[in-house]
Amino acid sequence: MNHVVECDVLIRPAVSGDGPLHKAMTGSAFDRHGFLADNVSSSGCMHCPFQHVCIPAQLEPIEILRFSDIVRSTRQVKEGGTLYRSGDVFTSIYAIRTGCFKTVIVGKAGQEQISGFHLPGEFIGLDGIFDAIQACDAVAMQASSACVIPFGALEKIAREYPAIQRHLHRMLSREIRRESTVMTLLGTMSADQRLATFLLNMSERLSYMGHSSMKFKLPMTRDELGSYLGIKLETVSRMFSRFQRMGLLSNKGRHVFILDPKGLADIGG
Amino acid sequence: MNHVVECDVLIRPAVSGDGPLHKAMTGSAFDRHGFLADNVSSSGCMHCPFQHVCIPAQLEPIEILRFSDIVRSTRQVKEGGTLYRSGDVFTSIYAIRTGCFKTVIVGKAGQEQISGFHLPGEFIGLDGIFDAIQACDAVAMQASSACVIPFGALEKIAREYPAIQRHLHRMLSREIRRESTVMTLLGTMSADQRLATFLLNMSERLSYMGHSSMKFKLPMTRDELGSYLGIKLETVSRMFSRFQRMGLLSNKGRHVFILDPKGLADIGG
DNA sequence: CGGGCGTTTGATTTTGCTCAACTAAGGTGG
DNA sequence: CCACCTTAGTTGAGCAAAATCAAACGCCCG
Repeated sequence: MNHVVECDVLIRPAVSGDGPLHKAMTGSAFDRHGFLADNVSSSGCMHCPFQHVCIPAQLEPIEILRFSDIVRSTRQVKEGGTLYRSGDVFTSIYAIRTGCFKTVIVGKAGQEQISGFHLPGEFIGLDGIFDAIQACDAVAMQASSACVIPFGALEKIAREYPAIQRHLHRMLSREIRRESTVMTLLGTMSADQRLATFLLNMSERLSYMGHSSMKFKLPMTRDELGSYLGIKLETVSRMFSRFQRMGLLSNKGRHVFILDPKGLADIGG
Repeated sequence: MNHVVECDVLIRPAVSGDGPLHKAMTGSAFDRHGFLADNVSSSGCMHCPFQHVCIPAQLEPIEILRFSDIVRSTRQVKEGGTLYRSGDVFTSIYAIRTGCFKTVIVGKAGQEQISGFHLPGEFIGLDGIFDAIQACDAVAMQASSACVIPFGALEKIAREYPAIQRHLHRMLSREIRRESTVMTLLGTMSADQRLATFLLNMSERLSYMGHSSMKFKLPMTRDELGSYLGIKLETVSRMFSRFQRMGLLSNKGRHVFILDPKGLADIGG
Protein backbone atom coordinates (compact mmCIF):
# COMPACT_ATOMS: atom_id res chain seq x y z
CA MET A 1 0.00 0.00 0.00
CA ASN A 2 2.78 2.22 0.89
CA HIS A 3 4.32 0.89 -2.28
CA VAL A 4 1.51 2.08 -4.42
CA VAL A 5 1.66 5.54 -3.00
CA GLU A 6 5.35 5.80 -3.64
CA CYS A 7 5.21 4.46 -7.13
CA ASP A 8 2.42 6.81 -7.90
CA VAL A 9 4.43 9.72 -6.71
CA LEU A 10 7.58 8.72 -8.50
CA ILE A 11 5.88 8.08 -11.77
CA ARG A 12 5.13 11.73 -12.27
CA PRO A 13 6.78 13.07 -15.37
CA ALA A 14 10.08 14.75 -14.78
CA VAL A 15 10.12 18.49 -15.18
CA SER A 16 13.13 18.17 -17.45
CA GLY A 17 15.60 15.54 -18.44
CA ASP A 18 18.43 17.18 -16.68
CA GLY A 19 18.34 18.86 -13.32
CA PRO A 20 19.11 17.22 -10.02
CA LEU A 21 16.74 14.31 -10.11
CA HIS A 22 16.31 12.80 -6.75
CA LYS A 23 13.90 10.56 -4.98
CA ALA A 24 11.50 12.41 -2.79
CA MET A 25 11.85 12.37 0.92
CA THR A 26 8.47 13.47 2.08
CA GLY A 27 7.13 12.07 5.29
CA SER A 28 5.77 8.93 3.74
CA ALA A 29 8.80 8.32 1.60
CA PHE A 30 11.04 7.76 4.56
CA ASP A 31 8.57 6.24 6.95
CA ARG A 32 9.57 3.08 8.71
CA HIS A 33 10.96 0.66 6.24
CA GLY A 34 11.35 3.35 3.69
CA PHE A 35 11.18 2.67 0.01
CA LEU A 36 9.59 -0.26 -1.61
CA ALA A 37 11.80 -3.26 -2.01
CA ASP A 38 11.06 -3.79 -5.66
CA ASN A 39 12.02 -6.98 -7.35
CA VAL A 40 11.20 -5.97 -10.89
CA SER A 41 14.97 -6.29 -11.24
CA SER A 42 16.33 -7.24 -14.60
CA SER A 43 13.36 -6.45 -16.79
CA GLY A 44 15.29 -3.58 -18.39
CA CYS A 45 14.82 0.17 -18.47
CA MET A 46 12.20 0.29 -21.19
CA HIS A 47 9.35 -0.16 -18.75
CA CYS A 48 11.14 0.95 -15.60
CA PRO A 49 9.04 3.48 -13.74
CA PHE A 50 12.28 5.27 -12.85
CA GLN A 51 13.38 5.58 -16.43
CA HIS A 52 12.84 9.31 -16.65
CA VAL A 53 15.01 9.77 -13.60
CA CYS A 54 18.24 8.28 -14.85
CA ILE A 55 17.88 8.39 -18.62
CA PRO A 56 17.71 11.80 -20.24
CA ALA A 57 14.78 12.67 -22.47
CA GLN A 58 17.04 13.20 -25.46
CA LEU A 59 17.75 9.53 -25.98
CA GLU A 60 15.98 7.78 -28.86
CA PRO A 61 14.03 4.62 -28.12
CA ILE A 62 16.72 2.51 -29.77
CA GLU A 63 19.33 4.10 -27.53
CA ILE A 64 17.31 3.48 -24.44
CA LEU A 65 16.96 -0.09 -25.56
CA ARG A 66 20.69 -0.52 -25.97
CA PHE A 67 21.26 1.11 -22.60
CA SER A 68 18.64 -1.18 -21.15
CA ASP A 69 20.36 -4.21 -22.64
CA ILE A 70 23.47 -3.78 -20.59
CA VAL A 71 21.64 -3.28 -17.30
CA ARG A 72 21.24 -6.95 -16.56
CA SER A 73 20.75 -6.90 -12.82
CA THR A 74 19.75 -4.86 -9.85
CA ARG A 75 21.09 -5.29 -6.37
CA GLN A 76 19.04 -5.15 -3.22
CA VAL A 77 20.94 -3.83 -0.24
CA LYS A 78 19.60 -3.85 3.27
CA GLU A 79 20.13 -0.99 5.69
CA GLY A 80 23.78 -0.78 6.63
CA GLY A 81 24.82 -3.02 3.75
CA THR A 82 27.26 -1.89 1.10
CA LEU A 83 26.93 -1.68 -2.65
CA TYR A 84 30.69 -1.64 -2.88
CA ARG A 85 33.61 -0.95 -0.62
CA SER A 86 36.81 0.97 -0.83
CA GLY A 87 39.44 -1.29 -2.36
CA ASP A 88 36.95 -3.39 -4.34
CA VAL A 89 37.74 -3.96 -7.97
CA PHE A 90 35.73 -1.57 -10.09
CA THR A 91 33.61 -3.16 -12.81
CA SER A 92 30.34 -1.29 -12.76
CA ILE A 93 28.69 1.94 -11.93
CA TYR A 94 25.34 1.97 -10.19
CA ALA A 95 22.10 3.80 -10.78
CA ILE A 96 20.18 4.11 -7.55
CA ARG A 97 16.65 2.85 -7.89
CA THR A 98 15.18 3.06 -4.43
CA GLY A 99 16.32 4.09 -0.98
CA CYS A 100 19.32 6.18 -0.11
CA PHE A 101 23.06 5.63 -0.06
CA LYS A 102 25.90 7.49 1.57
CA THR A 103 29.39 7.42 0.11
CA VAL A 104 32.09 7.35 2.76
CA ILE A 105 35.74 8.15 2.21
CA VAL A 106 38.01 6.65 4.83
CA GLY A 107 41.29 8.53 5.16
CA LYS A 108 44.63 7.02 6.05
CA ALA A 109 44.20 7.95 9.68
CA GLY A 110 40.80 6.27 9.79
CA GLN A 111 38.91 9.56 9.60
CA GLU A 112 35.53 9.12 7.97
CA GLN A 113 34.20 11.75 5.63
CA ILE A 114 30.78 11.34 4.07
CA SER A 115 31.19 12.66 0.55
CA GLY A 116 27.56 12.55 -0.41
CA PHE A 117 24.03 11.37 0.19
CA HIS A 118 22.65 9.79 -2.94
CA LEU A 119 19.05 9.33 -3.90
CA PRO A 120 17.23 7.50 -6.69
CA GLY A 121 18.26 8.56 -10.16
CA GLU A 122 21.82 9.34 -9.15
CA PHE A 123 24.80 7.35 -10.39
CA ILE A 124 27.54 6.34 -8.02
CA GLY A 125 30.85 4.54 -8.34
CA LEU A 126 32.26 6.94 -10.93
CA ASP A 127 35.35 7.56 -8.82
CA GLY A 128 36.35 3.94 -9.36
CA ILE A 129 36.97 4.36 -13.09
CA PHE A 130 40.36 5.96 -12.69
CA ASP A 131 42.39 3.00 -11.51
CA ALA A 132 39.61 0.38 -11.51
CA ILE A 133 39.58 0.37 -7.70
CA GLN A 134 36.67 1.73 -5.72
CA ALA A 135 37.76 4.68 -3.63
CA CYS A 136 34.90 4.86 -1.15
CA ASP A 137 32.23 2.79 0.56
CA ALA A 138 28.65 3.03 -0.68
CA VAL A 139 26.44 2.24 2.30
CA ALA A 140 22.67 1.89 2.19
CA MET A 141 20.90 4.10 4.71
CA GLN A 142 17.66 2.21 4.28
CA ALA A 143 16.74 -0.94 2.43
CA SER A 144 17.72 0.18 -1.05
CA SER A 145 18.27 -1.05 -4.55
CA ALA A 146 20.46 -0.09 -7.47
CA CYS A 147 20.84 -1.06 -11.11
CA VAL A 148 24.21 -2.50 -12.00
CA ILE A 149 25.72 -0.96 -15.12
CA PRO A 150 28.84 -2.80 -16.30
CA PHE A 151 31.21 -0.05 -17.25
CA GLY A 152 32.96 -1.85 -20.09
CA ALA A 153 29.63 -2.45 -21.79
CA LEU A 154 28.62 1.14 -21.21
CA GLU A 155 31.82 2.34 -22.85
CA LYS A 156 31.08 0.08 -25.78
CA ILE A 157 27.63 1.50 -26.50
CA ALA A 158 28.94 4.99 -25.79
CA ARG A 159 31.21 4.47 -28.78
CA GLU A 160 28.26 3.53 -30.93
CA TYR A 161 25.76 6.14 -29.81
CA PRO A 162 26.94 9.72 -29.42
CA ALA A 163 23.91 10.60 -27.31
CA ILE A 164 24.77 7.88 -24.82
CA GLN A 165 28.38 8.98 -24.84
CA ARG A 166 27.32 12.51 -24.10
CA HIS A 167 25.07 11.29 -21.32
CA LEU A 168 27.98 9.49 -19.69
CA HIS A 169 30.23 12.51 -19.94
CA ARG A 170 27.56 14.71 -18.42
CA MET A 171 27.17 12.30 -15.53
CA LEU A 172 30.89 12.41 -14.86
CA SER A 173 31.07 16.17 -15.17
CA ARG A 174 28.06 16.60 -12.93
CA GLU A 175 29.78 14.66 -10.21
CA ILE A 176 32.78 16.98 -10.50
CA ARG A 177 30.40 19.92 -10.17
CA ARG A 178 28.64 18.46 -7.19
CA GLU A 179 31.91 17.95 -5.38
CA SER A 180 33.03 21.48 -6.23
CA THR A 181 29.89 22.79 -4.55
CA VAL A 182 30.62 20.77 -1.43
CA MET A 183 34.20 22.06 -1.44
CA THR A 184 32.89 25.62 -1.41
CA LEU A 185 30.57 24.75 1.44
CA LEU A 186 33.38 23.18 3.47
CA GLY A 187 35.94 25.79 2.59
CA THR A 188 34.02 29.02 3.03
CA MET A 189 30.92 28.61 5.19
CA SER A 190 30.15 28.76 8.91
CA ALA A 191 28.17 26.01 10.61
CA ASP A 192 24.81 27.76 10.27
CA GLN A 193 25.44 28.55 6.63
CA ARG A 194 26.34 24.93 5.94
CA LEU A 195 23.17 23.59 7.46
CA ALA A 196 20.95 26.22 5.85
CA THR A 197 22.52 25.52 2.47
CA PHE A 198 22.10 21.80 2.92
CA LEU A 199 18.45 22.09 3.88
CA LEU A 200 17.64 24.33 0.95
CA ASN A 201 19.44 21.96 -1.39
CA MET A 202 17.38 19.12 -0.03
CA SER A 203 14.24 21.15 -0.36
CA GLU A 204 15.10 21.98 -3.95
CA ARG A 205 15.77 18.38 -4.86
CA LEU A 206 12.39 17.50 -3.45
CA SER A 207 10.35 20.16 -5.17
CA TYR A 208 12.04 19.14 -8.36
CA MET A 209 10.45 15.74 -7.99
CA GLY A 210 7.07 17.29 -7.42
CA HIS A 211 7.07 16.72 -3.69
CA SER A 212 6.63 19.14 -0.88
CA SER A 213 9.72 21.24 -0.52
CA MET A 214 8.58 22.32 2.92
CA LYS A 215 8.10 19.16 4.90
CA PHE A 216 10.32 16.11 4.80
CA LYS A 217 12.22 13.62 6.85
CA LEU A 218 15.98 13.45 6.66
CA PRO A 219 17.43 10.00 6.06
CA MET A 220 20.58 10.53 8.09
CA THR A 221 21.62 10.86 11.73
CA ARG A 222 23.02 14.08 13.13
CA ASP A 223 26.40 12.43 13.19
CA GLU A 224 26.24 11.59 9.49
CA LEU A 225 25.00 15.04 8.61
CA GLY A 226 27.82 16.51 10.67
CA SER A 227 30.37 14.39 8.86
CA TYR A 228 29.04 15.55 5.51
CA LEU A 229 29.00 19.21 6.59
CA GLY A 230 32.38 19.07 8.30
CA ILE A 231 31.01 19.90 11.77
CA LYS A 232 30.26 17.92 14.93
CA LEU A 233 26.88 16.38 15.64
CA GLU A 234 26.29 18.64 18.64
CA THR A 235 26.83 21.65 16.41
CA VAL A 236 24.32 20.32 13.89
CA SER A 237 21.81 19.91 16.70
CA ARG A 238 22.47 23.40 18.02
CA MET A 239 21.99 24.91 14.58
CA PHE A 240 18.66 23.14 14.21
CA SER A 241 17.61 24.53 17.57
CA ARG A 242 18.77 28.00 16.59
CA PHE A 243 16.84 27.90 13.33
CA GLN A 244 13.79 26.80 15.22
CA ARG A 245 14.16 29.63 17.74
CA MET A 246 14.51 32.02 14.82
CA GLY A 247 11.28 30.74 13.33
CA LEU A 248 12.98 29.52 10.17
CA LEU A 249 11.80 25.98 10.57
CA SER A 250 10.13 23.54 12.87
CA ASN A 251 11.77 20.23 13.52
CA LYS A 252 11.58 17.21 15.70
CA GLY A 253 14.43 14.78 15.22
CA ARG A 254 14.78 14.14 11.55
CA HIS A 255 11.44 15.62 10.63
CA VAL A 256 11.86 19.07 9.15
CA PHE A 257 9.20 21.61 8.32
CA ILE A 258 10.62 24.64 6.62
CA LEU A 259 8.74 27.78 7.56
CA ASP A 260 10.88 30.53 6.08
CA PRO A 261 12.91 29.43 3.06
CA LYS A 262 13.87 33.00 2.30
CA GLY A 263 15.25 33.42 5.79
CA LEU A 264 17.30 30.27 5.36
CA ALA A 265 18.57 31.54 2.03
CA ASP A 266 19.70 34.77 3.70
CA ILE A 267 21.80 32.72 6.08
CA GLY A 268 23.10 30.27 3.53
CA GLY A 269 24.18 32.98 1.11
CA MET B 1 69.10 29.67 -20.92
CA ASN B 2 66.62 29.28 -18.21
CA HIS B 3 64.50 27.75 -20.93
CA VAL B 4 66.97 25.09 -21.72
CA VAL B 5 67.32 24.06 -18.13
CA GLU B 6 63.60 23.70 -17.71
CA CYS B 7 63.07 21.80 -20.91
CA ASP B 8 65.87 19.50 -20.00
CA VAL B 9 64.31 18.78 -16.69
CA LEU B 10 60.85 18.27 -18.06
CA ILE B 11 61.94 15.99 -20.82
CA ARG B 12 62.90 13.25 -18.42
CA PRO B 13 60.93 10.11 -19.10
CA ALA B 14 57.83 9.73 -17.00
CA VAL B 15 57.99 7.09 -14.33
CA SER B 16 54.66 5.75 -15.51
CA GLY B 17 51.87 6.80 -17.77
CA ASP B 18 49.55 7.42 -14.92
CA GLY B 19 50.38 8.96 -11.61
CA PRO B 20 49.97 12.60 -10.75
CA LEU B 21 52.12 14.18 -13.40
CA HIS B 22 52.93 17.70 -12.56
CA LYS B 23 55.35 20.33 -13.61
CA ALA B 24 58.25 20.65 -11.25
CA MET B 25 58.47 23.54 -8.87
CA THR B 26 62.07 23.52 -7.80
CA GLY B 27 63.81 26.79 -7.21
CA SER B 28 64.67 27.41 -10.81
CA ALA B 29 61.28 26.42 -12.12
CA PHE B 30 59.54 29.23 -10.33
CA ASP B 31 62.27 31.81 -10.41
CA ARG B 32 61.39 35.24 -11.58
CA HIS B 33 59.46 35.03 -14.77
CA GLY B 34 58.81 31.37 -14.25
CA PHE B 35 58.34 28.96 -17.06
CA LEU B 36 59.43 29.36 -20.57
CA ALA B 37 56.99 31.13 -22.82
CA ASP B 38 57.06 28.56 -25.55
CA ASN B 39 55.65 29.35 -28.93
CA VAL B 40 55.96 25.93 -30.44
CA SER B 41 52.18 26.13 -30.31
CA SER B 42 50.23 24.22 -32.91
CA SER B 43 52.85 21.79 -34.10
CA GLY B 44 50.91 18.89 -32.55
CA CYS B 45 51.64 16.43 -29.78
CA MET B 46 53.83 14.05 -31.78
CA HIS B 47 56.97 16.01 -31.07
CA CYS B 48 55.78 17.86 -28.01
CA PRO B 49 58.34 17.57 -25.23
CA PHE B 50 55.43 17.38 -22.81
CA GLN B 51 53.81 14.47 -24.58
CA HIS B 52 54.56 11.93 -21.90
CA VAL B 53 52.95 14.16 -19.34
CA CYS B 54 49.45 14.37 -20.75
CA ILE B 55 49.24 11.34 -23.02
CA PRO B 56 49.41 7.92 -21.40
CA ALA B 57 52.00 5.44 -22.53
CA GLN B 58 49.36 2.94 -23.59
CA LEU B 59 48.30 4.89 -26.66
CA GLU B 60 49.46 3.63 -30.05
CA PRO B 61 51.27 6.05 -32.36
CA ILE B 62 48.20 6.30 -34.58
CA GLU B 63 46.09 7.21 -31.56
CA ILE B 64 48.53 9.85 -30.48
CA LEU B 65 48.45 11.19 -34.00
CA ARG B 66 44.66 11.41 -33.99
CA PHE B 67 44.76 13.04 -30.59
CA SER B 68 47.39 15.42 -31.86
CA ASP B 69 45.24 16.29 -34.86
CA ILE B 70 42.52 17.84 -32.79
CA VAL B 71 44.86 19.93 -30.67
CA ARG B 72 45.09 22.78 -33.11
CA SER B 73 46.19 25.60 -30.86
CA THR B 74 47.80 26.53 -27.62
CA ARG B 75 46.99 29.59 -25.61
CA GLN B 76 49.51 31.79 -23.89
CA VAL B 77 48.17 33.41 -20.75
CA LYS B 78 50.03 36.03 -18.81
CA GLU B 79 50.10 36.16 -15.03
CA GLY B 80 46.66 37.03 -13.74
CA GLY B 81 45.03 36.28 -17.08
CA THR B 82 42.30 33.70 -17.47
CA LEU B 83 42.07 30.63 -19.65
CA TYR B 84 38.32 30.71 -19.17
CA ARG B 85 35.85 32.28 -16.82
CA SER B 86 32.78 31.15 -14.97
CA GLY B 87 29.81 31.58 -17.27
CA ASP B 88 31.80 31.16 -20.48
CA VAL B 89 30.42 28.77 -23.03
CA PHE B 90 32.24 25.48 -22.78
CA THR B 91 33.79 24.21 -25.99
CA SER B 92 37.16 22.83 -25.01
CA ILE B 93 39.15 21.32 -22.24
CA TYR B 94 42.72 22.40 -21.67
CA ALA B 95 45.97 20.56 -21.11
CA ILE B 96 48.36 22.72 -19.17
CA ARG B 97 51.70 22.98 -20.91
CA THR B 98 53.70 25.41 -18.84
CA GLY B 99 53.19 27.50 -15.75
CA CYS B 100 50.51 27.11 -13.14
CA PHE B 101 46.78 27.78 -12.96
CA LYS B 102 44.37 28.08 -10.09
CA THR B 103 40.69 27.27 -10.51
CA VAL B 104 38.43 29.55 -8.53
CA ILE B 105 34.80 28.90 -7.70
CA VAL B 106 32.85 32.06 -6.93
CA GLY B 107 29.81 31.35 -4.78
CA LYS B 108 26.52 33.26 -4.90
CA ALA B 109 27.56 35.46 -2.02
CA GLY B 110 30.81 36.35 -3.75
CA GLN B 111 32.89 33.98 -1.60
CA GLU B 112 35.94 32.75 -3.45
CA GLN B 113 37.10 29.20 -3.04
CA ILE B 114 40.19 27.98 -4.83
CA SER B 115 39.35 24.46 -5.90
CA GLY B 116 42.78 23.51 -7.13
CA PHE B 117 46.27 24.45 -8.21
CA HIS B 118 47.04 22.92 -11.56
CA LEU B 119 50.42 22.18 -13.04
CA PRO B 120 51.64 21.04 -16.45
CA GLY B 121 50.18 17.76 -17.61
CA GLU B 122 46.88 18.32 -15.85
CA PHE B 123 43.62 18.83 -17.68
CA ILE B 124 41.21 21.51 -16.60
CA GLY B 125 37.77 22.63 -17.70
CA LEU B 126 36.15 19.22 -17.21
CA ASP B 127 33.48 20.69 -14.98
CA GLY B 128 32.14 22.63 -17.94
CA ILE B 129 31.00 19.53 -19.81
CA PHE B 130 27.83 19.08 -17.81
CA ASP B 131 25.82 22.01 -19.07
CA ALA B 132 28.33 23.45 -21.54
CA ILE B 133 28.96 26.41 -19.20
CA GLN B 134 32.22 26.86 -17.38
CA ALA B 135 31.68 26.72 -13.64
CA CYS B 136 34.89 28.31 -12.43
CA ASP B 137 37.65 30.72 -13.40
CA ALA B 138 41.00 29.34 -14.51
CA VAL B 139 43.57 31.98 -13.64
CA ALA B 140 47.26 31.83 -14.54
CA MET B 141 49.53 32.27 -11.56
CA GLN B 142 52.53 32.87 -13.78
CA ALA B 143 52.93 33.35 -17.48
CA SER B 144 51.53 30.03 -18.60
CA SER B 145 50.34 28.13 -21.63
CA ALA B 146 47.81 25.44 -22.34
CA CYS B 147 46.80 23.26 -25.28
CA VAL B 148 43.23 23.73 -26.42
CA ILE B 149 41.38 20.46 -26.90
CA PRO B 150 37.98 20.93 -28.58
CA PHE B 151 35.69 18.65 -26.66
CA GLY B 152 33.39 17.70 -29.54
CA ALA B 153 36.38 16.52 -31.55
CA LEU B 154 37.72 14.63 -28.57
CA GLU B 155 34.40 12.85 -28.15
CA LYS B 156 34.51 11.93 -31.81
CA ILE B 157 37.89 10.24 -31.68
CA ALA B 158 36.98 8.70 -28.34
CA ARG B 159 34.24 6.87 -30.23
CA GLU B 160 36.76 5.58 -32.73
CA TYR B 161 39.58 4.63 -30.41
CA PRO B 162 38.74 2.78 -27.19
CA ALA B 163 42.12 3.63 -25.69
CA ILE B 164 41.44 7.33 -26.15
CA GLN B 165 37.97 6.89 -24.74
CA ARG B 166 39.40 5.18 -21.71
CA HIS B 167 41.96 7.93 -21.31
CA LEU B 168 39.20 10.52 -21.27
CA HIS B 169 37.17 8.61 -18.71
CA ARG B 170 40.18 8.19 -16.50
CA MET B 171 40.83 11.93 -16.66
CA LEU B 172 37.29 12.65 -15.58
CA SER B 173 37.34 10.07 -12.82
CA ARG B 174 40.69 11.29 -11.59
CA GLU B 175 39.26 14.76 -11.15
CA ILE B 176 36.44 13.30 -9.07
CA ARG B 177 39.04 11.53 -6.95
CA ARG B 178 41.12 14.63 -6.54
CA GLU B 179 38.13 16.59 -5.31
CA SER B 180 37.16 13.80 -2.91
CA THR B 181 40.59 14.07 -1.36
CA VAL B 182 40.18 17.79 -0.89
CA MET B 183 36.75 17.25 0.65
CA THR B 184 38.30 14.94 3.23
CA LEU B 185 40.96 17.53 3.95
CA LEU B 186 38.39 20.29 4.40
CA GLY B 187 35.90 18.16 6.28
CA THR B 188 38.08 16.36 8.78
CA MET B 189 41.42 18.06 9.30
CA SER B 190 42.75 20.80 11.58
CA ALA B 191 44.77 23.69 10.19
CA ASP B 192 48.15 22.09 10.84
CA GLN B 193 47.03 18.81 9.32
CA ARG B 194 45.80 20.62 6.24
CA LEU B 195 49.06 22.40 5.64
CA ALA B 196 51.18 19.32 6.39
CA THR B 197 49.08 17.26 3.99
CA PHE B 198 49.31 19.89 1.31
CA LEU B 199 53.09 20.18 1.60
CA LEU B 200 53.58 16.44 1.42
CA ASN B 201 51.29 16.25 -1.59
CA MET B 202 53.34 18.94 -3.28
CA SER B 203 56.52 17.16 -2.36
CA GLU B 204 55.19 13.92 -3.79
CA ARG B 205 54.15 15.51 -7.04
CA LEU B 206 57.63 16.91 -7.36
CA SER B 207 59.57 13.77 -6.66
CA TYR B 208 57.36 12.04 -9.17
CA MET B 209 58.77 14.34 -11.79
CA GLY B 210 62.29 13.57 -10.78
CA HIS B 211 62.82 16.80 -8.91
CA SER B 212 63.81 17.44 -5.36
CA SER B 213 60.96 16.63 -3.06
CA MET B 214 62.68 18.51 -0.28
CA LYS B 215 63.25 21.98 -1.60
CA PHE B 216 60.83 23.97 -3.69
CA LYS B 217 59.10 27.26 -4.11
CA LEU B 218 55.35 27.53 -3.80
CA PRO B 219 53.59 29.34 -6.63
CA MET B 220 50.83 30.84 -4.51
CA THR B 221 50.37 33.52 -1.88
CA ARG B 222 49.43 32.70 1.70
CA ASP B 223 45.98 34.05 0.94
CA GLU B 224 45.52 31.69 -1.99
CA LEU B 225 46.84 28.75 -0.03
CA GLY B 226 44.48 29.65 2.80
CA SER B 227 41.55 29.75 0.41
CA TYR B 228 42.41 26.33 -0.92
CA LEU B 229 42.87 24.88 2.57
CA GLY B 230 39.80 26.55 4.03
CA ILE B 231 41.74 28.63 6.57
CA LYS B 232 42.82 32.27 6.84
CA LEU B 233 46.15 33.53 5.57
CA GLU B 234 47.34 34.40 9.08
CA THR B 235 46.69 30.83 10.15
CA VAL B 236 48.70 29.52 7.21
CA SER B 237 51.55 31.76 8.24
CA ARG B 238 51.34 30.63 11.87
CA MET B 239 51.40 26.99 10.84
CA PHE B 240 54.51 27.56 8.76
CA SER B 241 56.15 29.21 11.75
CA ARG B 242 55.08 26.39 14.01
CA PHE B 243 56.49 23.75 11.66
CA GLN B 244 59.71 25.67 11.51
CA ARG B 245 59.91 25.88 15.29
CA MET B 246 59.28 22.15 15.44
CA GLY B 247 62.16 21.54 13.05
CA LEU B 248 59.92 19.98 10.42
CA LEU B 249 60.92 22.42 7.73
CA SER B 250 62.74 25.61 6.99
CA ASN B 251 60.99 28.31 5.05
CA LYS B 252 61.30 31.86 3.99
CA GLY B 253 58.24 33.23 2.26
CA ARG B 254 57.30 30.80 -0.46
CA HIS B 255 60.57 28.90 -0.36
CA VAL B 256 60.18 25.65 1.50
CA PHE B 257 62.85 23.21 2.57
CA ILE B 258 61.38 20.10 4.10
CA LEU B 259 63.59 18.73 6.86
CA ASP B 260 61.43 16.02 8.38
CA PRO B 261 58.90 14.52 5.96
CA LYS B 262 58.07 11.77 8.44
CA GLY B 263 57.27 14.32 11.09
CA LEU B 264 54.99 16.13 8.68
CA ALA B 265 53.30 12.85 7.81
CA ASP B 266 52.66 12.22 11.50
CA ILE B 267 50.81 15.52 11.69
CA GLY B 268 48.97 15.14 8.40
CA GLY B 269 47.74 11.67 9.18
C1' DC C 1 8.75 -2.36 30.30
C1' DG C 2 13.64 -1.79 29.93
C1' DG C 3 17.77 -0.91 27.22
C1' DG C 4 20.18 1.48 23.87
C1' DC C 5 20.74 4.72 20.49
C1' DG C 6 20.06 9.20 18.76
C1' DT C 7 19.33 13.69 20.13
C1' DT C 8 19.31 17.86 22.89
C1' DT C 9 21.32 21.02 25.98
C1' DG C 10 24.75 23.04 29.15
C1' DA C 11 29.55 24.17 30.78
C1' DT C 12 34.16 24.62 29.50
C1' DT C 13 38.11 24.53 26.48
C1' DT C 14 40.34 25.01 22.24
C1' DT C 15 40.99 26.51 17.73
C1' DG C 16 41.17 29.63 14.42
C1' DC C 17 39.45 34.37 13.17
C1' DT C 18 39.67 39.35 13.50
C1' DC C 19 41.98 43.42 14.11
C1' DA C 20 46.24 45.59 14.17
C1' DA C 21 51.05 46.62 13.94
C1' DC C 22 55.24 45.80 11.96
C1' DT C 23 58.77 43.84 8.61
C1' DA C 24 60.69 42.46 4.23
C1' DA C 25 61.04 42.48 -0.59
C1' DG C 26 60.16 44.05 -5.20
C1' DG C 27 59.01 47.47 -8.44
C1' DT C 28 58.57 52.34 -9.88
C1' DG C 29 59.79 56.70 -10.81
C1' DG C 30 62.45 60.70 -9.80
C1' DC D 1 70.89 54.53 -8.19
C1' DC D 2 68.30 55.49 -4.46
C1' DA D 3 63.95 56.67 -2.02
C1' DC D 4 59.47 55.54 -1.84
C1' DC D 5 55.50 52.83 -2.13
C1' DT D 6 52.98 48.81 -2.64
C1' DT D 7 52.21 44.13 -1.65
C1' DA D 8 53.20 39.82 0.88
C1' DG D 9 54.26 37.89 5.01
C1' DT D 10 54.85 37.59 10.12
C1' DT D 11 53.44 38.14 14.74
C1' DG D 12 50.64 39.48 18.78
C1' DA D 13 46.31 40.32 21.54
C1' DG D 14 41.64 39.61 22.16
C1' DC D 15 37.52 37.43 20.60
C1' DA D 16 34.09 34.37 18.49
C1' DA D 17 32.89 29.94 16.83
C1' DA D 18 32.91 25.36 17.22
C1' DA D 19 34.84 21.28 19.67
C1' DT D 20 34.88 18.69 23.73
C1' DC D 21 33.13 16.83 27.85
C1' DA D 22 29.13 15.66 30.32
C1' DA D 23 24.40 14.92 31.53
C1' DA D 24 19.74 14.12 30.63
C1' DC D 25 15.86 13.11 27.65
C1' DG D 26 12.84 10.57 24.50
C1' DC D 27 11.75 7.19 21.55
C1' DC D 28 11.92 3.08 19.00
C1' DC D 29 12.46 -1.86 19.37
C1' DG D 30 12.95 -5.94 21.31
